Amino acid sequence: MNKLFNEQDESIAETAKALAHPARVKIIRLLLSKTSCVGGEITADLGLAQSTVSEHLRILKVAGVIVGEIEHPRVCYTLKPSSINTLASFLEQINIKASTAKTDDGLCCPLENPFEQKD
Amino acid sequence: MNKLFNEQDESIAETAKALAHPARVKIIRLLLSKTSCVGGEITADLGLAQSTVSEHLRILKVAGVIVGEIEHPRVCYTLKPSSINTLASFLEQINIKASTAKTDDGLCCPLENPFEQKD
DNA sequence: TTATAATATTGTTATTCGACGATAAACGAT
DNA sequence: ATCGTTTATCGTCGAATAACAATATTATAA
Repeated sequence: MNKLFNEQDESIAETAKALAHPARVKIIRLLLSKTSCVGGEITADLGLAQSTVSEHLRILKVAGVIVGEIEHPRVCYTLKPSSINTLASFLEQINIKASTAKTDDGLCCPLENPFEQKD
Repeated sequence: MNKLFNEQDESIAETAKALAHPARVKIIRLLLSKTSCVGGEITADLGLAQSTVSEHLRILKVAGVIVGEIEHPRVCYTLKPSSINTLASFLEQINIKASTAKTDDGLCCPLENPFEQKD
């Protein structure tokens, strides 16, 4: 059977998934704010059980968003910014589209609808 | 009880979640590639059941990523680029960090680790 | 070698997600 | 009023996610 989605779409979705939890966003913000990298401070800052935080860290590691370096008995986590490049340029394309295309060039809907959408 | 996460982190996570499935990424790419907005072509292009696609479209709508305008009997979908602004600038911050901070300024781990990480 | 940190893993539970077929809803045209 | 076309909703199922406590792991220090 044919694969439904291409590599790039899968990759973008995977990175997005890694960011798709407020705890993980908070972890990243923490790593952004510190000049030094944090170990178990992350657990303290999050207000979640240690095992839960460890799992969030694992997810971020698997996605390549962070890297962990062992400094026994701690682990020192660092951002790996290149991991988000594909997702970032995908979002960039959306913004380019926003600035380029206005409602006059064949779009059938206004790009920024001033009215509430009925759902 | 105290809220665990702040508004912005929740918002970023929500937007990321909307993008966290290859089918939804593909839908967005489709809307990027078309000058005219598509109706049910999306369903045809995805290779998923109509009800499944409809659900993905609903998720994107709820997240504000797309807008649907009824043109009976179709619905015309359009990107709403402003919806991704918060997520985009979050990613931007990560990149800024990447270009600013090198390994010399107090980081305990190299930003781009040339070695495979043992897991 | 034994204790002692910090982090990882395991087992469990409740919830959410993703997919589908079947059916409903909407409305313009006949 | 009925039909035809397109999209939305419902019900169901299995799989994945998120949380926690309890336990295991690991390597340095004593």
